[in-house]
Amino acid sequence: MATSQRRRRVTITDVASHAQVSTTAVSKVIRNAYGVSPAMKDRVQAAIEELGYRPHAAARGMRGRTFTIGVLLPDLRSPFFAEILDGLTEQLGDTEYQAIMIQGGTTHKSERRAIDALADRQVDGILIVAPIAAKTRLEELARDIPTVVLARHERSAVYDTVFADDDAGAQLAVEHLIDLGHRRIAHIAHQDNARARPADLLHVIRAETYKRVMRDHGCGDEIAIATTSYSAEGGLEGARELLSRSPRPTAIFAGADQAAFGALAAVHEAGLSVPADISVIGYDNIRLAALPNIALTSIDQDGVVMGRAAGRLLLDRIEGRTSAVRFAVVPSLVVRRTTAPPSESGQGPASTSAPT
Amino acid sequence: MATSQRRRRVTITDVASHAQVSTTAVSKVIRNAYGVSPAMKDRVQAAIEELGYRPHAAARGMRGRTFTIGVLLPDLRSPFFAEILDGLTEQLGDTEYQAIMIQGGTTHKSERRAIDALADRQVDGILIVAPIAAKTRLEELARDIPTVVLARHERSAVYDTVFADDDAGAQLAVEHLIDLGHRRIAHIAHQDNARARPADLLHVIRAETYKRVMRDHGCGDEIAIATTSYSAEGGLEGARELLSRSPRPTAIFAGADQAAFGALAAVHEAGLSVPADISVIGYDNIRLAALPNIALTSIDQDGVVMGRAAGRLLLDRIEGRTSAVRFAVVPSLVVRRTTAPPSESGQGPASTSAPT
DNA sequence: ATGAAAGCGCTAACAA
DNA sequence: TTGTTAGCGCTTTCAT
Repeated sequence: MATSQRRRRVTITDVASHAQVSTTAVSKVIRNAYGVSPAMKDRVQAAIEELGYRPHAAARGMRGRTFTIGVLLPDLRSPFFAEILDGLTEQLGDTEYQAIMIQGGTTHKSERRAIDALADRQVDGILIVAPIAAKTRLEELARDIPTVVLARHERSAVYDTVFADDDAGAQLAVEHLIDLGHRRIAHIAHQDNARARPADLLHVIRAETYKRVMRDHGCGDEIAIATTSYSAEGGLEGARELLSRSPRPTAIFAGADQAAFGALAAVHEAGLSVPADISVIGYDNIRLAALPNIALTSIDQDGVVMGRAAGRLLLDRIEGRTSAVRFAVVPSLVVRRTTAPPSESGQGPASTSAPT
Repeated sequence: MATSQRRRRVTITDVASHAQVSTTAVSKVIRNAYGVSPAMKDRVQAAIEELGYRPHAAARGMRGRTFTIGVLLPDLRSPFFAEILDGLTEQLGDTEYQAIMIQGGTTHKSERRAIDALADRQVDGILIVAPIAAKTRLEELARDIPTVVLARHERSAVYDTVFADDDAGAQLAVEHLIDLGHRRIAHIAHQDNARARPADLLHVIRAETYKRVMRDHGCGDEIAIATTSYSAEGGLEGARELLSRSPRPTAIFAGADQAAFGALAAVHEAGLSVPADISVIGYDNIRLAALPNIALTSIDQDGVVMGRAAGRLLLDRIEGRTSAVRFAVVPSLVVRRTTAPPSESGQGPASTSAPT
């Protein structure tokens, strides 16, 4: 029975009449455009203050900008995305721009719906993270709206890409294991239903690099891949499968830390121990990996830097840049306690160095 | 040097002229409003299809709805939020509404900025998750925009609340430990800078309930709280502190699973083992808790159901409901392997039942 | 430096 | 049933 008469928002007209000036004047002040006397500026600002006026984004959008950056995330479950967003937010910091996020999901339909939703809302720029859409679709989008694609490697003439060098990262991971003396190194890969070119997708690159490095070191025959997903469940399932093979691997390179956690669980479940029986290395270096009881060896890639770069590029594009740029971040290896030389029983070369 | 002439979006006028009808007709069709002949409807739909027309949300917003639900999340790091969003998305499913998210952060300033950003963008409804703002501010907001507050317990006349019964959940947790024979049960609590009434905040309720249940069972003297944060780092730090006390607790009730992971790490670090030396129970039952090597005992609360309910309530409010409703979900205990009777050395009553 | 007026794409009275 | 018209709140020429 509440009679909550919804209040009308304060508009530019209210401010104008309150300050006894034209709406044009107010508009100029809020955009701090050229051609307003200090006196007028003061009056208007006082009125804005007094009335608590805030420009209506939709109305602004009809003529020009909405001051909104749309961020398309596949999901909210990867801690890595949180870092990207932190970087972006930092970069947008004191500009008028605001980031809004939307969940793209894992199907073409849902991702498309999300992209459309962003376009319908006239965002000034789009940061699209690890999309599964085909490049042609993204280019179509990018022709209409300034776009930055994060976590894919392709080269496009109409949008920018920000990514970590997954080839280098995966190489770091596999060679770390090889240096420790492992040869039977297995990999947990991610399955998706992307329409993008495989070589542009980070998980494909990680898997391909794994194979290449294995071959480069003469371990081509030991290649073993379980393709599940970059999630705890995926890692669990994938590692179970890998551990059931005979001979079983002495090390597992999981394409993502989440999957590595699942792998750790599978090893435990099999009654084996890490790193004595099996070494495990992840990718992403998420916070939980650093906990002393987990101490997961991982590949670090600076998500904050990537988010910041994406924000900068988006802003530049909005300001008018049309040439495309590619921004790559270099990953690094963080050695913790889930990797060690293989045990004597393994078929790798016997190693005498003890785990620290 | 690319001359990417940004294409003009297809508008309702384009569709109208293409279909040789008025814009009103088109408008009616897209809203499937009353008063269009099947013939006209077909023609218009064909034109829409052909031109790939999509209504411009900002323009719609100027007259009425934007078909946008704004979701304010404190951050993206809690897996629990992902569930809420899943529920919401499911509920919004085949409506025209789209959820957009915005990060509120942990300061009043950032949260306020985020709320304003949503209001500026004329969202039709707001789902605000675990805000720190004072009730009066939220009510002010709710008077302008249909609002549902999730994860706070207050009773408001102008907005709806969706929450889990944290009192019941915390009681479940503490009594589980007491039933196992523990008496020196410590708690890891969360510190924030909220302006809300303490009794409305879930972490305060969990802490208060912990104290109450301890007293109810004659363990009032054993109350020990470390107030850090509901994060892995917070749990680590909090548990370190608790474990350094003498006599040390035989069990730790962490207010959130993330903190419980940190606690697990601290126990490990101290050279103790779970659950032999220390039992640990979390809260939220996030996915990682179920991994066999973690097997964290926790309190489950159905985030998906909460998100779904929030969506339903928001839709109802948008349709005109003005009376307020409170929706509470009942949590349940999920016993795994991080809790067991205290060891003999403890000061609790000796227990003969062995951990399973 | 200031303001009048047109118009962005849409919806909602109202007329026909 | 259909179309005409008047805005929604803002920005942007273009006069003054």
